[in-house]
Amino acid sequence: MSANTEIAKIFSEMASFFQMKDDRFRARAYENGAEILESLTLNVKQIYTEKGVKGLEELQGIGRGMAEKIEEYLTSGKVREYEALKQKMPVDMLGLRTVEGLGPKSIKVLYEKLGIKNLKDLENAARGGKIRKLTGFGEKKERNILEGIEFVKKNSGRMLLGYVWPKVLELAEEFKNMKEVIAIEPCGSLRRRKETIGDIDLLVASDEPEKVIERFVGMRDVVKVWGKGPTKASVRLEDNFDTDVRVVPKESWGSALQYFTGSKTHNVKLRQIAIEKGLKLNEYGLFDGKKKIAGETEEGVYQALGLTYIEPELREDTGEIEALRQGGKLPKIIPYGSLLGDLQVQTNWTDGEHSIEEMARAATAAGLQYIAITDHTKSLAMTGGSDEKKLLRQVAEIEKLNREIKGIKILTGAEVNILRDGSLDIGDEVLSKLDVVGASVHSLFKMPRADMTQRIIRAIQNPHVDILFHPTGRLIQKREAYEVDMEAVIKEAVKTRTILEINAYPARLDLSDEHIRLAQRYGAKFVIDSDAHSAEHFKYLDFGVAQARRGWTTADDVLNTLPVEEFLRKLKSN
DNA sequence: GCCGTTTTCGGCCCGACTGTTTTCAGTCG
Repeated sequence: MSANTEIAKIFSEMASFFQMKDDRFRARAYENGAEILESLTLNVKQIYTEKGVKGLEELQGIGRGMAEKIEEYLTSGKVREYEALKQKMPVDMLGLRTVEGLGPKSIKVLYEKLGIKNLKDLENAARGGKIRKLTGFGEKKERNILEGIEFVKKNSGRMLLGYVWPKVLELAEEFKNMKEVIAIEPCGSLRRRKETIGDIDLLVASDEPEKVIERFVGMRDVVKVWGKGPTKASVRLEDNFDTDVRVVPKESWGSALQYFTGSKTHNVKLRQIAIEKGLKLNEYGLFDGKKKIAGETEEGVYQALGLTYIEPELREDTGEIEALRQGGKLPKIIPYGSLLGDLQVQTNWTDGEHSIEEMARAATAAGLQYIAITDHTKSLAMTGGSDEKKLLRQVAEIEKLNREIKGIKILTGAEVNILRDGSLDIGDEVLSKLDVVGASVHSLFKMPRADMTQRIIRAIQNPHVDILFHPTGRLIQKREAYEVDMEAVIKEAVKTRTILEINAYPARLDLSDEHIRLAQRYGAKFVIDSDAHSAEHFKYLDFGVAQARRGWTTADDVLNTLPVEEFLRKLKSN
């Protein structure tokens, strides 16, 4: 676990302790701090080493207090205040809190009255009928706790955006088929296209909310109703998808969409602006006293607050509101569907599922005008990586296919391996014959940071390397990024005119949104690739576009929005 | 604990739903 995650957990637990004491604002500050660390790609350890406590304090939402606790953790491995709290109440706070409906106040009572410390204790007490006897609890609550525990056992946390999305489209379709439904839109982190999703939030406009709710909870794959009211319901679907639906009247569509899209801190700022103007903002509209002055459209809400419309992907409270308030403008971020090419495609020459021709035809069907075939190279033996000879054979094959297949241009290429010292596993004379060369790290992930940084820098200094593929090597929820000084890599990429890849594969999304934004500031150029290993995978491209949008990137910075001839002219090897 | 185009002190977003209560606290988003 990274230091970021470990400290985030400590802060989150501390927040629960503060909530127990009704210290609401301190609790909120710590919860906020935990979220900031959790979603930060930059490493706190790195920030601290380079800039000390001051650097930590520069993070919006982290002040002196939490910065010093981070320092304490990094230098001693402990946070004394946390240890003291924990000693007073040695409970598995985060474990218990994963049970739906159990918050700090309940956990406190359960510990003090029944000595419950963890999920096991909780389950035993509930099964033994002990919880129902506590004041403030009852039979129903006890049953809900048991069901909550079952859910936790089966389900662990967040899901990858790319894997949830098809389910969301399917659900939205079911709602669209209801005659009472005027509009439906996925909200929350889905609409902001975060790389992982906790649950599915759907917003519906309708004049008959109760009917919509009834039909929703009666849907075929609903396995459990967590809660249900006249305008809102919360259920669990098959395959462990927790889904919330909220129904609002059409007049409130815009403000509701705004409200349920979040992020939480973005919304808090908007409400503060409303208050400054003597107004009140909630999901029903923007109000001046009793009079509603905006709410039908999201644009209207932002405008009435003196802002311009902010794309959902930018609503993370990372400066988007301040930029507008200071009279600036937000970039015109790259639209979905604007890619004309895909520069990382694997085939059955190595570990892909389909032939070059099948991939080319699938790409055409996906609306692309060109693809580069970038099979693995020889040092990745398990994939049957190509050596120089095999690559040249593939080049010949592609030339033949280009004569046969119309409507798409197949570029020759390779995904070459960056070896320990930064050299490549294919010689320059063969690389010079390829249209597109991507280089990537597939081995020795645990190298020390300085060595890894030098390794990658040396690789992109090679004049034949056009693109750095999946630059940090992370696999979301599976493998941390390797230790590397991305800022140094980005600077070298700009200097050598090496393109940085935004890999759209759902478990990669590499570069991350934060790194994209960082690279953007240095003037880096990007391509968005699917990393397709099957004809099905071209559909992932839009998740890469989403990531680029979250990184504040315009279409101009993404080179595969260009037609193939222009794209090729931008490559440093041409 | 955090933050600052009226503030270094004094604020800190707002509403729905549940289960336990007889008017509300806790939880969630």
